[in-house]
Amino acid sequence: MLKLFNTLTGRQEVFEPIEPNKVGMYVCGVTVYDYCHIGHARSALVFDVFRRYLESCGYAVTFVKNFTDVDDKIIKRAQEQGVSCDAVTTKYIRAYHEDMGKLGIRVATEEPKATEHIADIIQLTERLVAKGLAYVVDGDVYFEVAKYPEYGRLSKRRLEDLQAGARVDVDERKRHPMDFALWKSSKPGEPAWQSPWGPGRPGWHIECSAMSIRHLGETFDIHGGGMDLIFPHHENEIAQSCGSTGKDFARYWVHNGFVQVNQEKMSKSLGNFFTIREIFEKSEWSEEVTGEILRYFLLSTHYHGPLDFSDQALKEAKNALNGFYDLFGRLAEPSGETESDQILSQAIDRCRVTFKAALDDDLNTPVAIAALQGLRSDVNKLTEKGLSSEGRKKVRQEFHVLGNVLGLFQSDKWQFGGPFVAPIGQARETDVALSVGVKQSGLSDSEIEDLLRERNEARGKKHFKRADEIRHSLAAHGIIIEDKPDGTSRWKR
RNA sequence: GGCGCCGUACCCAAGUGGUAAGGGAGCAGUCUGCAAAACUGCGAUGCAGCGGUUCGAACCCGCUCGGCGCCUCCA
Repeated sequence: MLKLFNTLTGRQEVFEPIEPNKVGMYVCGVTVYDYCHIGHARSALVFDVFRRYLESCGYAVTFVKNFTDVDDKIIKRAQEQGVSCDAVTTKYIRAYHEDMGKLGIRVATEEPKATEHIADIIQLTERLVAKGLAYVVDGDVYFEVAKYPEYGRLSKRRLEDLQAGARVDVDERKRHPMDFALWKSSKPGEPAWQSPWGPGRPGWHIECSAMSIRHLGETFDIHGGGMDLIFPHHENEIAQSCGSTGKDFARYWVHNGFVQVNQEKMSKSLGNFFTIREIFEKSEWSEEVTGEILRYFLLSTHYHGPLDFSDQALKEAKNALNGFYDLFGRLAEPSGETESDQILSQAIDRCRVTFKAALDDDLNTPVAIAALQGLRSDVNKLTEKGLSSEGRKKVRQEFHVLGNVLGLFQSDKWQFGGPFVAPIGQARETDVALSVGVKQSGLSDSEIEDLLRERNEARGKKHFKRADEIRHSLAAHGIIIEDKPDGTSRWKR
């Protein structure tokens, strides 16, 4: 039974979908005027895991994530670069998919764009004007917050408090400083659509109301996004949507915490952000490995709390992951021993139970990961005592299935650290795996394997001095050799 | 000024009334030609500090100190 922390009520609540076995979930995506940073990645990843977990619980999930593709910042960026807004948004939508794809974040069921929903936006705005909740001034349309008594419910703010703190220039034409634009008349050269109030473009908040209602209906289950969207964005969405439809809007509001750097929020204005592609470019690990490191790192803290980004944190994630992949490597090796086979399923069951309980508890991914660590520890002991090939395969499959919810352990090419080296003279069966887990620079795989062959020949002749020379020279390149009892070796970086 | 969050071992991080999960790093040992991996053992009598409530508190209440977020575009 899944429990969620609902920002609307400030409490953890049992999740009950409107329709049994179905979930409609809307998450605010990004404004596409620049590359995404690791904070965007966290938000995207958290809701990707929400979606995966709901699916693994048997729900049919309709997951909608929008792109804001009309906005002041986009217009500004297009003017700076002397290109069309369309060129800007196309470029960064593609970049979004590239970056998030590297993190294993799945494409949503629907990924609507604001510009594809202008008719819906106009219709929604018209209804608000007709109901007297919005007013028109010189081609602009504003939502009148004073007409909506529930305003402030989500963010737990009162209009009076907001007024006291407001330090923005107040548009004299607005009836209340907190009134916000549903529709903006356009200046020459800006993107514009025809509307009952003249040519213009949508305000920021209305698009999400329009798109969520269009794709999920007037009332739906879950609405998510970063904590910084609670006010004013989500507050305004609620006001517009409920004001217009007279019905409840989203029932559960879920917000993820920030990625920080040195205890401070990562943000563009502070200049302390790292883009996703920058991290991949700087990584000494392959793309696949880097993606999994980031995923592990981002899920190692509960989604609601802050998360401090640092090189050390990534290094720790890599080390933790090494433990799993070292085990997977051993699980791929054949074994005729069966001592532990009978108690294997107990260990697996134990892990399943704690894993599910953790995610049921408001998607507690750190505890879920701890459950997987527990299984790793158990299986290490079992393999030591003797686990058959079948048992090894079974438990690797279990890691695959459970890991899938978090997007971890999905590579069938198990060599996270490096490829397995076949005994001398035997065919190299593992060539398919060579691209995995390899640092982006350094010795090539064939160079390493040649040296390893030479070393194993030396070892066979008890020429340990030469063998150690090779070990040390490979170590200088960051290559670690593991000798197995049968005289063969494997290596990793 | 208003609203809210956080402070748990060297680092990361769960736990929100019943006596401190898990990971990383470190140290010692077993194994190993060496090494790595794995295994075994060690590590907070205490959860920012001080009071209070309770049979019992990291968890509840109050105060203090320190850090942060939102109120303005922001994942």
